[in-house]
Amino acid sequence: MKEAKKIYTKAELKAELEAAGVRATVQRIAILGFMRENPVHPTAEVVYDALSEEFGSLSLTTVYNTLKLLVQHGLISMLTIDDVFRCFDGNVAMHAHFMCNECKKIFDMEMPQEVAEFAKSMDGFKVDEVQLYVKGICKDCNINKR
Amino acid sequence: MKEAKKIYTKAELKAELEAAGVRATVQRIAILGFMRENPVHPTAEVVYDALSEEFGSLSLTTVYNTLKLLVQHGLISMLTIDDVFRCFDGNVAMHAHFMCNECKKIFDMEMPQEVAEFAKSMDGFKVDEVQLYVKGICKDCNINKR
DNA sequence: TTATAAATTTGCAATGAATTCAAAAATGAA
DNA sequence: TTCATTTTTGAATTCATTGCAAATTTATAA
Repeated sequence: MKEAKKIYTKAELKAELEAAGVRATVQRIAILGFMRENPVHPTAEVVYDALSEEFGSLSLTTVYNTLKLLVQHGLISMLTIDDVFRCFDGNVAMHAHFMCNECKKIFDMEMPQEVAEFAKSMDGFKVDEVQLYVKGICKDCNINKR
Repeated sequence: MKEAKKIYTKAELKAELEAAGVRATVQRIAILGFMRENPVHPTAEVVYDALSEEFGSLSLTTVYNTLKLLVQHGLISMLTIDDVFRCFDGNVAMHAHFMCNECKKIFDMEMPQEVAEFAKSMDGFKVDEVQLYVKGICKDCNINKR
């Protein structure tokens, strides 16, 4: 499940933010752009490090606030697969995640068909979000293990 | 998915700890006992509060250390469903969880059949753990919402 | 039992991810 | 432009979790 890196224009990102009812500032455009273009699962710190190079005055607080805002408006999602770091995902299509306990890398996986339906069948409970997390040792770490 | 509260004897808990290769101390027996008898999903702090009443000298550090130890030996499991609090589960049988975004309560649910099999089919990846987290609004909060 | 070594517990200090807050800057409307 | 509102910034703070060293407990041997 690997995807080509699509480049988003500022106008596209601006339109997306405004469609979600969020004012499009330079910082928000940059952060959403980073999340859309990089199929990784970064922490706020990683996003900050990546963007503050090309964006002198960016503040870590802004990154935290913006990521939270983007989650609230459904433009990105938040992962709690790691018990220490809060990660974010620019791909909001339903999918599962695998985290390697060795290298801590997070991989996208397909979500089993049944799970999506299962989530709807919870009588009386309103379902907003489904996360399937699998943890273990990834292919690379498994090979380099001896 | 609700279960009757079973009472565990100290001897049972001690046997369980030793079978897992863990020395059975009073603190460990008390903490494992609490986890086994209470079908909740407590944080270390909650376990500490519950046990320190009937157990004057218990330290919060011991609770943290013991919960980690019990997880490492497969006697309990750790949940990362909440992004702030690390929760633990005394029931290690495979099941899913629902967390209410309103009252923050965590409910046990059945794990869809397909997920268990799905986890095995990850070629090259070694799977140690599968967690299915569903979030939304629970029955009670849904009713009391107007 | 007593002595001794090893493992465990304790409590306080330290860590670090995430948040608060108030001042400065940017934005939008008139 | 001016004014009001929103956003950003960065330093200070919070708080869950961990590190550490001293005190205690436990297991074993003599």
